Amino acid sequence: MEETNSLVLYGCKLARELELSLPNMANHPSLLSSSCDEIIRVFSMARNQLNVHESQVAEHGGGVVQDWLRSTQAMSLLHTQFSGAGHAVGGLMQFSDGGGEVQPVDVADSGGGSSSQRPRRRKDDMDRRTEMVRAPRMGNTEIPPDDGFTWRKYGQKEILGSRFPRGYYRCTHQKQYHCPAKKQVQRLNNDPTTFQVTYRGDHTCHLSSTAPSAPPISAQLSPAISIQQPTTTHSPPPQPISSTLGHWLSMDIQPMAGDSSAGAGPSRVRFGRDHVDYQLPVTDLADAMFNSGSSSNNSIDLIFSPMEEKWDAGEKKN
DNA sequence: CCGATTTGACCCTG
DNA sequence: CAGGGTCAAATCGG
Repeated sequence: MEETNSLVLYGCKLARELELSLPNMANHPSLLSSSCDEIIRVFSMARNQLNVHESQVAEHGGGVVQDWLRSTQAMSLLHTQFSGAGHAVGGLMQFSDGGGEVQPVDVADSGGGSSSQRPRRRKDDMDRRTEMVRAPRMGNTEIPPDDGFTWRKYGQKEILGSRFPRGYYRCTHQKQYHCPAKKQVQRLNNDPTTFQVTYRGDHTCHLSSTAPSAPPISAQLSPAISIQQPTTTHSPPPQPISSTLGHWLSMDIQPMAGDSSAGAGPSRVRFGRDHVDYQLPVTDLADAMFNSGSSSNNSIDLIFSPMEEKWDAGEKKN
């Protein structure tokens, strides 16, 4: 356990260093990429160890590990990492062992479901990817962050040991396109501003040439940059993207140059010219979209208005 | 009217 | 049997 802590702390340290050197890295994507790889590798190792630990202690308090991760040291450290320059807004925390790509982390295989719950596996259990999505400073923190897909809520349930109910969502196009994608949204006990979003199954709706969904860059890579689709407004231009899907899936988070039109997705505002500063405005942008509910008419106003106004607007229901 | 959300009941798994 | 996950009727809202 001590070793795991050290790993996590080391990972945080690396992330910190990366953060500090971000300005210098701006013109060296490959350097940045390798740094990210290293961080991912460290956290991945830590996670593997946690998995071992957790399976060992699952019977008596296996949730301790996750609790630790969610609060105390780890949380404050992570907050430090992800809130640099006061830009934690709508920030995203992802931990993954993906080979260099930023990918959602799979925590379901740890042998234990949510903290303090016994392991549970359904027969038809699909692949699960869990992401931590922060939604601070939002007018309405009840609203789970938009990740670019259109979801339909089909259930909500009080979960033992959780202060907040878990919401169950499925792809709006499940019927039309037999899209199996689902997600569960749960607010963390000790950090109500953070949503634990568990994705199950992949979106197939965007694979259809007639499907309304844009390529899943957001869900696959980062909800924080999923600004292209207000939750209930859809029907971007359909597109046959079977060949481009791989591109979307494997795409690094890179400078957005030319990206605003990539995939023929819905129009996207392009911020900045490098990957250093694109995310921060974008996260604000995402907030604006969240706050604006499903109406996209006033998004621009929200986006370009002072934050306070955005929050005020966010309080209103659109 | 139609689609989304809510919510209690039911199902399934461990 | 407990508890997570899903269904489906009722309700809401544009």
